[in-house]
Amino acid sequence: MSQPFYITTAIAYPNGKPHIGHAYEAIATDAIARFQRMMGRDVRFVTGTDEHGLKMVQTARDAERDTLEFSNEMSIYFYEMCEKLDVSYTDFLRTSEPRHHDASKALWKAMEANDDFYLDRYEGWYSVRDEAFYDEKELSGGEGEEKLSPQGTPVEWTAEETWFFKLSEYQDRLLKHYQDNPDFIQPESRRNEVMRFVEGGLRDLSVSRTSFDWGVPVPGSPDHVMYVWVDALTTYMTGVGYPDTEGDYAKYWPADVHIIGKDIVRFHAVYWPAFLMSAGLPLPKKIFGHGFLLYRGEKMSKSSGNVVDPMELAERLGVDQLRYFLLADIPFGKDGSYSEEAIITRVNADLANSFGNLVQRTLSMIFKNMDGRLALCDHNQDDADLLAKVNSACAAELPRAFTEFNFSQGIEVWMRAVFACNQYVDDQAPWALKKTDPERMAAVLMTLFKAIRDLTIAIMPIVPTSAGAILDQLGVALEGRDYATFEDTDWFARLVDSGFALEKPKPAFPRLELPTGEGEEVA
RNA sequence: CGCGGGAUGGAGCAGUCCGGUAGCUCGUCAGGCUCAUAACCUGAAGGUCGUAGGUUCAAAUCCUACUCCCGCAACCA
Repeated sequence: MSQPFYITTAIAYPNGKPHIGHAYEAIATDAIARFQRMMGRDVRFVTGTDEHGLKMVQTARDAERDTLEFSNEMSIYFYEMCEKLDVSYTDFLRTSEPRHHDASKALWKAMEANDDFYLDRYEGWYSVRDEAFYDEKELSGGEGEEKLSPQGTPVEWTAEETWFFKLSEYQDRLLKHYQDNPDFIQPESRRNEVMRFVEGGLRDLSVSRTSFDWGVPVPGSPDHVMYVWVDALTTYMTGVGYPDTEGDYAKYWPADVHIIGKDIVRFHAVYWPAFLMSAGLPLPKKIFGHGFLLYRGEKMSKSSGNVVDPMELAERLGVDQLRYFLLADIPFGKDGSYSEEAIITRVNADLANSFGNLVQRTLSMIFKNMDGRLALCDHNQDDADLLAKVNSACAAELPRAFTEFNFSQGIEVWMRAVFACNQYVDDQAPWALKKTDPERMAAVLMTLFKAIRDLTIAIMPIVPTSAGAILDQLGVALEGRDYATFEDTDWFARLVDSGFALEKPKPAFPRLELPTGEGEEVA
């Protein structure tokens, strides 16, 4: 039985359609999931939508829609995004589902049993119009005594009765956990931020609301719904069957990693472990906070009109192309900048010109000069050197980087191997050998065939569809498409024996054209 | 003295922890090849590594001060 691996994305808040940031997180998480699967792990991959909270109520009301109906519609966009982007989740979970309410209530009761809740008044400046509390510092003075929220609405001092969680009592245990588990929060910079924050002292957390009823009801307090983060975080356990602690939960919990945006690291690295400690449950092994995407170096915002629809981008440039760019161009964990030109440049250089063209020129020569037939050949030192280099990149260096979520680093190693292959083609000049030494030509082409097979399998987690299409052309069996196959020294001989012959090759990564007028705007 | 990240050839980045010929991709220029997706290969030009001091035989790398840019600042996904 293979070792389980449980990974999650943050569940998205569907008060708007998915933007490229959601796509980035889903794609990165998917790449890890696919990679781990190819490493032989039994992967559970949960994603979904976080539908509760005041903001959903407000957004739905502004659109004159019923909250649940609105939520149903919006969730579909996120579901469709995952489908469209080849995100290989095993469960798409919505927080409005009954199984999730059950899990949230069970977690609440477990925390309650530990005596970690108390009822108190939550006081603050409240805007009736916004239905939100604001901090004193956020307010601006209006006319006379009047105070205004950042939205310019009037606020008044209001008190609401809510349940509080004794977060303050978990400070020491949290800090100890961070110290004992240096990899718990990644990357390093995020870990430092969190530790600094917790060292500064923790306040108890208000974890229920009475001002609206869109959420999970608090057990025993029918007037209260849970604060949205309490139930949102519980999703990760709902996804493996909690509160049933047999079955999937026993197998997959605690999660190997939660992939989240850097903005919500605090909720995952402070509140979530504290909730679990309170409930007496095991903590996730790792929290990874990825960076944000900037459009041409600028923060995305609706007001600046630079919010790009990831579906439209994928439609126009290609799903694998988008996936490749996001993972190759941005060191995972850091912020990254993107633009259509940047994507096109990168994809054309790496996938079309270097790798795609390598495949095309090689397969074309085999197809034309050897009738598409493969053959066992004697290899010289040049051939062995190239294959050793490719194998080291694909079987050792790239997996090492991907294990650490260093996609850009792993892809860089992979590209170097691709360059080496193109260099080898030019050095060996098989088109010249065709006339002088056909046997040697065959040896060169077979060497390249083997190298391409390794390169294609290695990059599969990033560009699954295109890589699959290449492997189909190569006649590589479906069951051999994983990292264990690099141990298999016999695959080529078996393929030759099977009598497989290549069809006329089809380009796997066509060049992308820069739309006219694009990139010429005034800076 | 709120916290953190960043400043390296035209562009984007690595290198900074553990000082010692400044590296990669894109772009530009020159040459080669013609199997291939106007692709591929080779070579070249181009940087006083934000500023000013300091430590050292030697600093992008360590120390000090400063400038500029970008996030976050507690219940806001």
